[in-house]
Formats: sequence, structure tokens, C-alpha cells
Amino acid sequence: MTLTHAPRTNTKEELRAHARRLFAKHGYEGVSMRDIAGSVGIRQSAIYNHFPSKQHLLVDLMLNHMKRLLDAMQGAVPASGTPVERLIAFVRFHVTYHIDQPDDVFLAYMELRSLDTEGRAAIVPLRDTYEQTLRTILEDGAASGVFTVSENNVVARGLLAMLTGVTVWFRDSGSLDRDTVAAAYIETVLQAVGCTPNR
Amino acid sequence: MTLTHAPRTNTKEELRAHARRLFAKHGYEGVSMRDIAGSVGIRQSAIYNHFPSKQHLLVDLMLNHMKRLLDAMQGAVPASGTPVERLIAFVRFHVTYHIDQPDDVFLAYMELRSLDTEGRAAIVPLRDTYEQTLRTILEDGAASGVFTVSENNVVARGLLAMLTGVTVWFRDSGSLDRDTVAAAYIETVLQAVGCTPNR
DNA sequence: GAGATGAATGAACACTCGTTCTTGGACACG
DNA sequence: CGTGTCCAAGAACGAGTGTTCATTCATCTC
Repeated sequence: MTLTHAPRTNTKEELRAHARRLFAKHGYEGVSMRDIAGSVGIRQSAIYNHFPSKQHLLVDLMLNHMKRLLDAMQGAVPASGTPVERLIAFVRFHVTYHIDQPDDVFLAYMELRSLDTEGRAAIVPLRDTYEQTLRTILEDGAASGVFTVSENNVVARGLLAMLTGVTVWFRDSGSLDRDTVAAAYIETVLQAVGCTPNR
Repeated sequence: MTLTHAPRTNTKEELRAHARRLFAKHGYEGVSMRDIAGSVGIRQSAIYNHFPSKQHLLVDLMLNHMKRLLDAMQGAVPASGTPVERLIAFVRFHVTYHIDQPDDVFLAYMELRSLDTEGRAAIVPLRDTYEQTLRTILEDGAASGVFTVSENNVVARGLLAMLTGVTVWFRDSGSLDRDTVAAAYIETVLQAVGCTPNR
């Protein structure tokens, strides 16, 4: 008798997309299931046909993101090659990927604290693997003498923070395009590790 | 008839301290007034004798932090001096201050989104003033030829993100002490702006 | 056509949220 | 001693929380 559900397709993927955007904007705790459902155009109870809980929805987003990030990075950064080549590839990949997926990146970075124990256990190793790639590049470069870095770990973490920060301020509507930004980061990072390839 | 309130002193400052820690750990939305009151050892209703609302409590924390940060920075970074001297002073100040006050810093960085319009209007200018200091140092250095930076704004934001990131991983219990970390950041930043003073 | 499945609904669950209000004890000052 | 101020307690407010449930419809398969 009541006007019930209209036919829908792809609700699950829409839920992912809207939840990602809302979580990134307001934080996990700042978004209710009603907010997400309302954004998609369904009632909150219907979410549970697709995800068993709010926490599972968050883990789904973060896990998928980390896997895609890791895959894409390993495709973009050659395992062989000089440290300089690999560092340039890593920085270019990281900056452009983060420009393209700012919500996913911000979520994975910020909402580790909202994960329960098992969620965190699933995600932290992936992040560590990603970061280890940069550390290895720096170590190789330092060992072969082309990089000058005093504290490898401090520099690696510092560079990652610097690169990831692009999501905070970059807007496509701004005056700089992606390639210009990536080039600026590449130059700055190369200088930061004491490597001036133009000379 | 009921056992009512025990005498207390300094409740307001205790509320600030506990709220700061909890907000930094779980996020503004992830902390309730009952959580804060329980952490201090009073009931939630008693908070309203000291702060008119949760939002006011957040603004109080962020505004006080930004003012103290700005004051301390202006005391630590000489207005006159060479760009190199000022850059070194700025980096050393920023890193050590952020190591000492990680909760305040994280809060001010993350919870801008939880501020209402007027709170944001009060805080954003202070942060801009702080960041402008670094930008000016980079501009002066670039103008006098001692720094090599392609995109001044990108580099300034990148360096700030790099330095602020120290709050994420630094622990006093770790293997590195504050001075070693500060020195590593100083060296990395000097190299990043294309300035190698040891040569 | 019959039946299974997927996906939506609205109502309800038991809590928790920020906030308000009344009450009353502790202490300072006259 | 009386009065006023400060600040705590406790109860209550209405609204919102994540989640569960029975139900209903549309669509696919046999």
C-alpha cells in the first residue's frame, strides 16, 4: 500500500562514494548512518543490506584504498633503477595519486583512530609496506653516496608528511596544475635529500 | 542530605587539560561532555559552570593555543637577521614546540572543521599569520639568491606539513632526542630550499 | 505461473547526546 | 551571625545514535 522502494542499481558503490566524502569532510564520528543514507537517497535501515555495520563500512573504505594505493605505487615505481629514478617516480606517483583521491587519502590518514583492533591490524601493515618503499629508496641512495641524509627515518617521515600535505591545499580550481605541483615537489625532495641532478 | 560536591580548585584548567587530551585522541565529535567530566571527576552538568558550551570549550582551547604559538614563535624567530638564520630559528622553534605540545597542535590542525563560522573566523587569521612568517623568510632568501625554490607557496606549505608531521611519530620514549630530531629537520629543510651552509 | 532472492521501508529498540534547571553545600566578607 | 557568590550534584529535556525487525515489492530463474 505504501509507496515503497524505487528500483535502484549500484547502491553499494554509491554508499561507498557518499560515505567516503562525508567521513573525509566531517570525520567518522561526525557522520551518522542517517546522514549517509540521506545523501544516497535511501533510509538508514537499508544500509544494512549492504554493510553489516558502520565500522565495517569504514574498514571497507580504508582497506580498499590501501590495497589500491599499494598496487598503483608498485606499478608506478620501478623496483630496479637508480635511487634517483625511483625517488622521482615515487614522488610523482604519490603527489598525483593524492591529488586525485584526496578523500580516500585523508580518511586513511585520519581515521586510524576510529578503527577497532582488528581493523587497525589489517590496515597498519599495508601502510607500513608503503612507507618502507620510500625508506628503502633513501637507504639505497645514501649507501651509494648520491643522497645526503642524516637521519634516514626522520627524513622519510618528513618527506611523506610533506607530500601527503598536498591534499590539504590543492584544488583543481587553483592557479597551479597537477604537473607543475608534482614538479615542484620533485625538485624540493631531490634537494632535501642532498641530490642536485641538474649539476 | 545527599553527599554533594567535594571542594575543588582549578577545575577550569583541569577541564581544559582533559578536554585537550581527549579531543586530540578521539576527535571533537568523538568525545562527549560526559567523557570530559568523567575524566576530570565531576558530572557533566558542572562543566557548564565554567564553559557555556562544548563549542566554546573547543574555541577556548584553539584560540589560546594559537595565541601562545604565535607569541612564542615571534619571540624565538628574530625579525631581523639573514634568511638562513631566520629559517633555522623557525624550524628549530616549530619542531621543539610541536614536540612539547602535540595535543594542542594536532587539535588546531584537525578540528578547524568542527568550528562554527565565528570560531573559524577567529582562528584562521592567526594561523595565516604564522604561516606567512615562513613564506616571507623563503621569499627573502630567494630574492637574495641564497635559496633555490621554484614554487614558493608549494615549498612553504610542504615544509610546514613536513615539520608539523613530527607530532605524529615523535615519542619521548623513542631512540631520538628532541635536539637530534630538530637538527635533522634543520638540515633537511636547508637542503630542501637549496641552501647548503656547510660548504 | 511459482518461488526464491535482493533490497527497500517505517517503526521500534535501548542508549547517548548537549544542554537546562533546581537545589544545596562550602566559603568569603560584612 | 547573615548574606552572597561559587560551584557542585542530580534529574530531566528533546533530539539523535547505531542497529534490528517484520514486511513488502520488483525482479530473476525454473
